[in-house]
Amino acid sequence: MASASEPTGTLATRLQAAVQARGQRWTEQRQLIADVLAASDGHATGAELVERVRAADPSATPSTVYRTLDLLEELGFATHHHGVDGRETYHLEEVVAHGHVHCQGCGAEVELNADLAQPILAAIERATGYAADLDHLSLQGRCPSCRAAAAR
Amino acid sequence: MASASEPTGTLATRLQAAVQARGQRWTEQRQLIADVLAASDGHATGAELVERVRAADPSATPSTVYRTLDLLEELGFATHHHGVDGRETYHLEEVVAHGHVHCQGCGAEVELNADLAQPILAAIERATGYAADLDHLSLQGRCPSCRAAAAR
DNA sequence: TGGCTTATTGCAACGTGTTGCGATAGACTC
DNA sequence: GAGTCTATCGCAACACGTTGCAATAAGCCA
Repeated sequence: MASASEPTGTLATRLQAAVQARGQRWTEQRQLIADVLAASDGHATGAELVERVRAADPSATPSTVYRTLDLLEELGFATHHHGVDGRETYHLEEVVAHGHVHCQGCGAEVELNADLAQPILAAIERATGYAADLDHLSLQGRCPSCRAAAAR
Repeated sequence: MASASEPTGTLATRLQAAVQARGQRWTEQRQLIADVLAASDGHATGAELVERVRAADPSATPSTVYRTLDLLEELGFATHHHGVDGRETYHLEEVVAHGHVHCQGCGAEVELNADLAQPILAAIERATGYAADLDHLSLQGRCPSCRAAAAR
């Protein structure tokens, strides 16, 4: 992944440099989309991002937003995964890599940071030989309280 | 997880019994959809199933197919999960519960049976307290050969 | 058999995301 | 500064899946 090791400015600045280094262009729309993504610092679905971008610039179209998100992903500045309902959820790579665990009973969702996930990833590697990607680790199951309720 | 322990007939027969036991109705469309799902004995996306059902009965509509699939799922005869691209993939519960691991490098996909997955599920439970659902275990990462290629 | 209740269906519209294409405009060369 | 190349944009159409509603028909009871 790109050398995000020495942040020499804001996200938008670094992103602009990365885009231009590839011979691609930095436009107002891309700036806006990067700003919106940075402002929604947790997770945001594609539709939410489209809506926010259009609120700031009604001339922006969904295709532009999705294509820019793809570009951010290619450059290693963002990732996306599919949530429980199949909707896309994007977040900035700045946010440390993490996975999700969703409860099928009550809908609760907890985040899995690298420390918590480490033994899980190790178990996956032992079982399959695959090096699993924490950012795409999206588990479903039953949370402790739903399990307790079901046991009764 | 209905008691699939004593199959007293074909899938469609058992399904019909289960549907009628709930005071619901057994129709030709449901029979057809069950047959199609049984015939596509691996995995099939929603769109594929719709297409096959319509090939057999052009008067069937997507909404009917999806609603019937939801019903099968409610009754425990089928499950679905979201694949890498967010598409829905359905399969019969008859197939033993299993997860998937998808390689981001070469696209290879391996199945995780209960034995292989057991230590992974145990690690998830230790880390989070959640009892993860094997049927919804859909991992992404890098397969051993792609990792070796990347290391070079 | 006839009538009633209501589950199921088909249709149409919508939401989310993707793709192709022509028009636009930014960047580069001379 | 003029001309050229091409990345990007907006539009329109499409694919997949979901939902609301009115019409239909299955199942039940008398």
